[in-house]
Amino acid sequence: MVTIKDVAAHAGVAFKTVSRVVNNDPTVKPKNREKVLKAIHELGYRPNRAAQMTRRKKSGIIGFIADELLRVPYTFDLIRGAQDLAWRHNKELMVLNVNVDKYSVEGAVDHLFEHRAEGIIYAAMYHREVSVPSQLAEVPAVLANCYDSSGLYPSIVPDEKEAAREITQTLLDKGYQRVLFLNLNENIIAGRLRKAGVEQAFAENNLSTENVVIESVIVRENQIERSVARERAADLITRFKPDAILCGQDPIAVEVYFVAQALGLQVGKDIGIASFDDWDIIPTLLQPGLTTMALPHYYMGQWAFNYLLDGRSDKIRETARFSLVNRQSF
Amino acid sequence: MVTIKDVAAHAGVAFKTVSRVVNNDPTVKPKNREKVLKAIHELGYRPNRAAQMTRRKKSGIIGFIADELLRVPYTFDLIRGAQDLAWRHNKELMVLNVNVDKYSVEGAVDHLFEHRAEGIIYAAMYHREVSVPSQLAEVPAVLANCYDSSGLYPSIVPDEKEAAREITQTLLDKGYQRVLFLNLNENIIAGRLRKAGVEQAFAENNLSTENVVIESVIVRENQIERSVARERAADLITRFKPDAILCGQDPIAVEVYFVAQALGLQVGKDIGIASFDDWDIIPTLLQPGLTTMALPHYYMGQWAFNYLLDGRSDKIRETARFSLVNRQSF
DNA sequence: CTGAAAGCGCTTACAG
DNA sequence: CTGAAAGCGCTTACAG
Repeated sequence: MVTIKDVAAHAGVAFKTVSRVVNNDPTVKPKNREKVLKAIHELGYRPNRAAQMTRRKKSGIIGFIADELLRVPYTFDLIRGAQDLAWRHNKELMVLNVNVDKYSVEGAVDHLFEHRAEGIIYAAMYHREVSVPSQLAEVPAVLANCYDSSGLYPSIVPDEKEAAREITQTLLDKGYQRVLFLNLNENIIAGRLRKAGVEQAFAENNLSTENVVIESVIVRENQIERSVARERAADLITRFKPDAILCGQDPIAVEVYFVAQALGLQVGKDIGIASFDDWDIIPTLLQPGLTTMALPHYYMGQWAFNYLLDGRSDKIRETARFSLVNRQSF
Repeated sequence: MVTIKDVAAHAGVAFKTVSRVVNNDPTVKPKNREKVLKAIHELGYRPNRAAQMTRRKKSGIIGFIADELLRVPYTFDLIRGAQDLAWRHNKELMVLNVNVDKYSVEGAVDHLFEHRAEGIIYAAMYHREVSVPSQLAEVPAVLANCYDSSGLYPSIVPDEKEAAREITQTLLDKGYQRVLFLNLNENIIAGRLRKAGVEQAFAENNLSTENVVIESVIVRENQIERSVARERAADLITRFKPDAILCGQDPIAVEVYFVAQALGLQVGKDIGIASFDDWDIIPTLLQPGLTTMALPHYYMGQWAFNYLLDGRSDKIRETARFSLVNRQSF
């Protein structure tokens, strides 16, 4: 490989001058800069990052531990948010996909330490409480889409309650009056908070709770999650006669569309449907397109990266707003 | 940070002995090894990878250029396949997500060169021909899910034709006789090859081509792809009266399920449905579950990594077999 | 504005 | 089996 010394010999200057040019030191005489640039081009020289890192004692690496992140498609936006900023700031985002069976979180942290990562983002697949290895505290660290109970780490999570309040308020503003909320399991954080948000909206509008039915349709049997949305939706639509259905996630909405069609109900006309996530292509695959609250994954990835970039150390617990993606389902 | 010298002082040996222990050199006396290991543990020493790379003149880095890879969820398996092997072989997989608008492929290659990547995997989002920057040839490189026309690079792509032949043969074996194939656009490779595979199966079974209708339902208007599956499916089912429908991708199958329900046809009973991709949760979201040909992305990622690991240099063009995922849709 | 020396944290090559 | 020296490709700190 071509080194700084090869370039120097080719250009007829000291190798330190080459280093100056590579690092944009303005004190180099234009004439010499020209010569060096020409030599760099002719020899195809590229600075050796490992050597730079060694001497500078700075890695420029931010670690990203993805805790089973990639089973759900849109969660990848967490990485994208961080990676786009990393590129912009000339940092390296080292992504480690952690999977309980294959390599532990401790292993990933160790790995990042060997690379002298300047900060670590730990991200979870779904909004939940996590316990992270204590060694993580040796380096600036931030949690995305999760938080730890100890309060030792700053974190950012989606504002579930506000999202549920907002989408419900939007339904009410459009004149819908009887809402069926087919919720996620209430054992998970999103399920609990979204329920609270829906209830808040009804309370704020002085509407009786007789006008809303909230039911979990994701059940857990033998460690496996299963949706009972179809059975429950058909039954509840007939009995409760909602004019709008809010779904805990877009895949539930797919099931509800089938049920609606089977019952002869036209979505967006006979019944309004709304949802959460903006899950991959699902919302546009449905007809009419599904209006849904998009998870702020890209923003959370950016926020986490910026937290580290800014050298912050406050243990803030931040929330990120969903955004309403309007289509035609209500 | 703790260095090799700190450990040596703490353990009372020469720093070279610490280096030997870290690198599992068997010639170290057990007594000394013990002492060093103890010191490493007590001081929390971790070898500095950048320094190792500098001195060894080996980076241990394999680059992975993901060409807009992540817009389709299952394509992530390409990365997973490579990354799992990288971890196992103690290599670093440096993933660069290339997006035409943001940073060019050339930029990504340059970046990888600065890190002295020992090999590069270039992967495309969908099976297609690509033209890669010529500088890529400076380092061992392999193409995954794509190939270049020049023949300069080894490549692996899904065996589209064989997959189409296999799923069609499976339909015929189960007694289905009239097949409607709602294909992808024939401008893309998968569309062309799958059509050929379906036709091959019919020919091999000495069946008249009157028993199969093949039609593209993904149309391109003003640079935007749009599915016309619903309109076409309803029409073709009525006119052609197929007993099975093969869909060019799982999202098309979702549309077909809606059409079937609207026509009062029960999937798996009145009409068989089959598909390609195994796209995220879509096949299990449908009722009954969708039998589909899963793309071999994980395998292709592994194959590409192994190609580089083995130090091969033959310009092979490899194909990878889909796998049939049996559910209950036919 | 430029260069020769020293040093980053390691491994290589060699001597004992 | 162990260690002192040299060197990887750079940047830092300093002298001119």
